[in-house]
Amino acid sequence: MTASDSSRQPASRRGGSERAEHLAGLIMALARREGMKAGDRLIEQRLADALDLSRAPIRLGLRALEAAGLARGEPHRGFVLAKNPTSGAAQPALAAVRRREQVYATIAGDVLASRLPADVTEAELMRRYGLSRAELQRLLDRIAAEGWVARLPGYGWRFAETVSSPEAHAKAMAFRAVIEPAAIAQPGFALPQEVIARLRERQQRVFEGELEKMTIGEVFHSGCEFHEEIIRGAGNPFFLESLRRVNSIRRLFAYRSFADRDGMRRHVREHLRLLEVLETRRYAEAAELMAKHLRRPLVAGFS
Amino acid sequence: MTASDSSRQPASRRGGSERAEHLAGLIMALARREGMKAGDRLIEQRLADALDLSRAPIRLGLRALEAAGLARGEPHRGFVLAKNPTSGAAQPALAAVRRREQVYATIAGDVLASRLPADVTEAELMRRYGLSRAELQRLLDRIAAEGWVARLPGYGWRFAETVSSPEAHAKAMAFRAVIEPAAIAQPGFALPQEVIARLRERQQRVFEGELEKMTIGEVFHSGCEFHEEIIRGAGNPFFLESLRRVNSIRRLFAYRSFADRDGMRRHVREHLRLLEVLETRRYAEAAELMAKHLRRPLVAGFS
DNA sequence: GATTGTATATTATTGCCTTAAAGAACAATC
DNA sequence: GATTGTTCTTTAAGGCAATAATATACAATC
Repeated sequence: MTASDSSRQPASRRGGSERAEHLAGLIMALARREGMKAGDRLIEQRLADALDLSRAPIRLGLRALEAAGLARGEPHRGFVLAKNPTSGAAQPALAAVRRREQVYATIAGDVLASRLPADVTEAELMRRYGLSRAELQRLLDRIAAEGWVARLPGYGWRFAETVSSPEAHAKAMAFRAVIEPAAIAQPGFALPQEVIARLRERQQRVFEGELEKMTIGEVFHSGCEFHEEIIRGAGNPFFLESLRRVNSIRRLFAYRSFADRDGMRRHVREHLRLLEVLETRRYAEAAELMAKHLRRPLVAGFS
Repeated sequence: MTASDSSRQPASRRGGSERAEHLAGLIMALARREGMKAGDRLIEQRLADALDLSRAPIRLGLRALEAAGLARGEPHRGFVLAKNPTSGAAQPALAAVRRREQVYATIAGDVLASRLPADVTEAELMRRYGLSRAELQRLLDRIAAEGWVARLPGYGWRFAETVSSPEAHAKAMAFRAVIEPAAIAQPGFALPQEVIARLRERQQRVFEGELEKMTIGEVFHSGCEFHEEIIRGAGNPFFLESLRRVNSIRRLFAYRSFADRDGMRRHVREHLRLLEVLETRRYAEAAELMAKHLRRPLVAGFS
């Protein structure tokens, strides 16, 4: 292992602080989700709250954005978006976030394709993916939190069968088809008017054109957010948590699905329809609709 | 923090290897679950497989058991249980496992009672519970895997509202009341005959007297195992996983519940009845029964 | 043929130290 | 009065060396 040491270097030495660029990407992705436009102010505290950070890292990100020409800053006046987050210019910043995900995606792919044994030692993974112990541990902790790997009592980790099974996708949908309608049908289910409004605004925006500019990952993310907001209405965190978990695993094979823009369009229309029914508090009907919605999955085929 | 350093010492220095005693406890607890009696052989590889370890740590545990007088070993003939695992003599070994859980239980209690803020730094927790960073990290990783704490993007961790809410227990049951019957009603649900037999054997044993000797923790554990085995029959790991998760959180407030032996007895009887219906493959009826079973919770009140 | 005994190789933990990252408080500015 | 600029404190990550724990392979025994 001594040979590979020289190929690694502290993150801070590589061009312009990797962390800052990552933060810049997070901010840009947020701006995109929020539908911000060029000229909008980027208020530090607001960003910090949204990303669960303090202002210090946010500033780093903002300065990196400025360096990339995506934001403009005036002394004592803060930063302003220089480009539309949906424009081509914003792509590199967003890609920086994705790059960080590379190893994660590789591992996910290897597990999905059963190129990795179910039980592996950390040492094996370090060798295989060229990671330091610290890097690997971060990764494993994250994956463990997502629920598709777990520490063994002795040495090593075990990947969940959940992921590698070929019918995993169908099973995930079957599970959702149970919990989501049931959540809506729970006594006490309620969705505040403003949540409905926000969801509608977002789905509307996607429906009216933004869809074409979105990556598969973003479409997927937006869909998850929609469903998670709705299930939250049951006021029962167990429903929300279990959906989150399923979604974090579904995301793994989302990469493999092809882009069926027409299907997505219909999908979003169904979301809008669902919101109408929810707005008038016809929850039984909404649950029914949700069940139907989930029975016709957006992402159909993958290798 | 320099002052407290001297008060801590490596685990291996304390009386007779803490790890070995822990392993002994694990073996004893397993023997208990399996309904083993004095005189039964303790086969190393079998234990190793059951506990997901290799033979090396198992031997440590066995030798610790021997030192405690709970097992007898002959050269080249392996170990044999010296006492019934349900007898009083076995208690200290089992307690060793529980002792290890102490900090965990304390934290759980503090979170449940909202004595801890939702967001905490590791440093704060280390100070509060007198743990080294490594110890704390292990603990946090485990709790994170159970899903009631998550790492924040910056420094610190956030406890899930799931746990601290006073209605958490009711919400957990509401969730179970959705997924468990639904799992049984899934097309393709099936429970192998031998699984049914094993479950029945175990519930029967509990019903016929063993109940009195069991701790609350064990009763709870046994119940979880029963339900998890059944939900596994759906062949959909998402159902199983989400139930596991709910159960690991339910366990937190199980400590607080009082022992209602009569209620437990009725509970176990319902389990047996459920098995009968499942055996004849009347799954719709079984789902119905399960729903009813879950609507009348075993653990009713806690402070 | 299954199980135990033993030796050896591999793997991971722990503590320590240095450095980077994040948070918090308050002043300055619009 | 909200927001940014600045400074200072706290917190945690990362790398390294020593040590403990686990796994593995094969021989010995029942």
